[in-house]
Parts: sequence; C-alpha cells; structure tokens
Amino acid sequence: MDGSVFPIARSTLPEAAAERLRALIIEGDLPPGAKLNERELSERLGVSRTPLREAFRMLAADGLLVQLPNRGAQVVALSREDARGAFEVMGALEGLAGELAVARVTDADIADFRALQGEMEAAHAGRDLPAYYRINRLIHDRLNAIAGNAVLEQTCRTLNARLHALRFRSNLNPAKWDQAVFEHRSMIEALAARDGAALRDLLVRHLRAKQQAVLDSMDNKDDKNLQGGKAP
Amino acid sequence: MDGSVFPIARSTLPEAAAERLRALIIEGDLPPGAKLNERELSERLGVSRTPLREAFRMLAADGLLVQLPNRGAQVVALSREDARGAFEVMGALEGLAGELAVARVTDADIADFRALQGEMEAAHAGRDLPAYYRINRLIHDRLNAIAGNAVLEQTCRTLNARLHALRFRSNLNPAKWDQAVFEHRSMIEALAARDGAALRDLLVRHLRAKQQAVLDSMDNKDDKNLQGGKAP
DNA sequence: CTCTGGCATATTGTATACAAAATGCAACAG
DNA sequence: CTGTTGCATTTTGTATACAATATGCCAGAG
Repeated sequence: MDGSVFPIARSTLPEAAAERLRALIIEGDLPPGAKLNERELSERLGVSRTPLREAFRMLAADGLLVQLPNRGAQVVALSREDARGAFEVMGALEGLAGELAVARVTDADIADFRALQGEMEAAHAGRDLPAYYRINRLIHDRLNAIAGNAVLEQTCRTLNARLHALRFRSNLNPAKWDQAVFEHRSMIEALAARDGAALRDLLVRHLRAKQQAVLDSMDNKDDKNLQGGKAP
Repeated sequence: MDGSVFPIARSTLPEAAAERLRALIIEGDLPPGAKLNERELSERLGVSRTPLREAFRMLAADGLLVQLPNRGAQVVALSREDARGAFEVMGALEGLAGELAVARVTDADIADFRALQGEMEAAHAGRDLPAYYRINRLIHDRLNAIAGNAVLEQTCRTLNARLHALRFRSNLNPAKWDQAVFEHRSMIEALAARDGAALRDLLVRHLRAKQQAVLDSMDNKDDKNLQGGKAP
C-alpha cells in the first residue's frame, strides 16, 4: 500500500442535507430570516428529521442559521454590523494568508497567478461578472492554499459562505470593478516580489473596498427588504 | 416593555451535552484521539443518543472532534502543524482586535486594564499560575469585547477552545512567563496611547511567543504521547 | 373595543426501534 | 505460520413515535 489515501466521497445524509441547504441559502432561495419548518423541509429533501436536525447544527455553527430553543431554526439575517465585522475579520485572515504565502510561493505558482490574472482581466473586459467572480474566488482560494495553514483555510471558507449570500447581491459598480482588477494586479506583483507586508496591506485594503461595496448596497433601499437586517 | 430582553438560560439538551463534552475534552478527561462511543457516552451523560449526536456536530464544527462516517467521533489530535496554524490565525485575529479596540477604548476601560494588569503582576509575583491564566484570559476577552466585532469575538472563542487543550499543558518556563507579563504591560501602554499599529504588532508577537512555548512543549517527549499527533 | 385566559393545533425536543455498516474473531486454505 | 473469508457482534445511521413546548384562535370579562 502506498501512503496516499483514497477517501471515497461517502457523504452521510446530514452532510448532504447541509450542503443542499447551504446552496439554498446562498442562492437566496431561502431568504434571510426565513423560518425553517423541520417536517416540511425533511419532506422536500427526502430525509427524516433526525439527519436534517444534524444539518441544522452544522449550518448554525457556520453562522448560516440561528437556532432558537423550541422555536426552530431560521436563516440568519445579517445586520449591517455583522457584515462589517465579517469583512473586517476576512481582511485580517486574507492578510495573514498573503504574508504566509510569500514565504512559500514558488515561481510556478506566480506564473499560474499571472495566468489567472489574465483571465480575470479578460472577464473584466468582456463584462462577464460571473466569470470574474469565479476567477476571483479561484485566486483567493489558491492564495490560501499556498499559505499552507489548514486552520486559516477552513476559517476563511466558513466566513466566505456567510458572506456569499451578501456579496452576490452587491451590484459592483464599474468604477469599483476597475479598481478591484487593478488591486489584483498589484497583489500579484507584491507576491512576485515576495513583499509580505505590501501584500498584506493590499489584501486588507482590497477587502475593505469589498466591504464598502456590500455595505453601500445594503444601504440601498431596494436591497434592504431582502436582508431583513436588525438595524433600522 | 423596555427594549432589553431577558433570555432565561433555557439550555437545550444538545447544548448542555456539548458544553459538558467540551469541558471533558479541554480538561483532558477525554484525551486527544479518544474514540467516543455513542451509547456509552449517552448513558454517562444521561441523555439519549439523538441530542448527543447533535452535540457531536457542534463540537465537530468547533474543531474539537472529528467525525468519520460510520466510524463515529473522536477527539481531535492536533498535529504540530495544526497548532502552529491555529496560533497564526489567533495572532491575526487578536491583532485585529487590538487595532479595532484602539478606536473605541475609553479612559475607563484603560483604567480597568491597568487594574487587571496589576492583578496579573501580583499573580506572577506570587507564582500563581492558575490565577495568571484566568486574568490573562480576562484581559484578552475584554480587548475583544471592546473591539466591538461579534464575528471576531465568536471566531476567537472557537479557536481558543481548540487551543486550550494544548495551552494548559504548556508548562510556562519562568523566563517566558516574565516576558509575557512584560509584553502585557507594553500592550496596555500601546492601548492607552491609542497606537493601533503598535498594539497589533505586540499582540502578534505575544501570540507568536505563546505559540513557541506550546510547540516546544509538544516537542517534549513527555507530552508527545498525550497528544497523539499525526507528525512522527 | 381591548385584553386576558384557556383550549386546539402545530412544531420542536427527545427517546427508541430498526437498518446498515464496521469490527473482531475464528475457521480454514495456502 | 500467514493470510483470507465469512459470520457474530458491536456500533453507527436513519426513521419514527411520543412528550414538551409554542402558536393561534375564540370566548368572555372588563
């Protein structure tokens, strides 16, 4: 036997249910504040209440649901403050990822990043927002992977899930989009120069800009009813 | 009715079980790598398997347990790399807390911190390690609270639970203890001076020192068997 | 008309029963 | 003696039944 394991994707029912619910929440199919009826959901998902409840616990731990004793689970309604806080934390984490990545990045990695940056700029030029988001995510995930810190990676993934429901609704305005693409280019240069402090700084600023975009869109009246946030 | 809610501490069985298990794990009563038999544990805790399994999901989300499909749950055995990673993330988070706290800290808060610092130094002088740890935790929690970021606070709390099982075993050597107390004094001065960058830097270094202490103790042969880590 | 109390219903919480999978052991073949 | 196969047992996974709690409605008092 060689050392490599071969974990067959043997997903349990609670995990599968959680994944499905996560998608429904992020997609906006289950809107913020929605109350989740156990019986109804278990029938819709084709599982019994027991594994569904375990799925609830998982999603609650991820911060996607809140569970009130004897009153069931509901989709979390992020307040403006929550969103602000989550982006602040995300900034610190991605900043750390940058610092760590600098110490481990290879020339091959940098070549890959430049290629991804090219794709991103093509998506930007073609005004292909979904492709932009996809590549953007790829780049950030890749950076996290290179950082070589499993705890960091998992924490980021969890936080990202929480933010996705928000970020997808922020209709990136052209000026901010241009700026974001430019920032990405600078980030890759800092990485190539192995300048950890600069990269960290860029990442923190980058996240701060995303935060501002999302907060602005939350202030927008049209979006407000979708969020159901606590703030008046 | 006034706006303040009065949530009667009405804990559900899964929550109570999770809390109890968390204590058992952190206390070392359930050592790293220990396999958790559902039937046996449910009898010991006096609950049925259903709420116990929900407790497992919660603790797994906190990173205190790992659940293998059809093979049950076991207490996580943090590898050296995991511990390193968790401290790195903790450093970034506490650094952020420091930066944020600077913007919101009041003079009254600073007076409180100085008082706590006094207690800490007394504990240090009296070689009262438990008291030191208690006050240390109080100070860090307080800083997080002042930072005013709920997501940050929750993330820190989760990570801390994971690290506690390790930190309690690191037998702080005198030189490092002296150093830690000194660092705390500097931190409070930076806070009083509202110097966010300095405070962040101090916190990151402080965490790095703690990390080193724990990693050293993990390298110590005596502790190794207690950890059951993956690394050889 | 509004508020309170109590009942009927719906929903969540917990225990238990049954199904599926893993584990350990023993018998057997090589 | 070693390794493998199949069975018995144990353990986990899921469904369901029952208990406890919350919710909503209606009647009646003020």
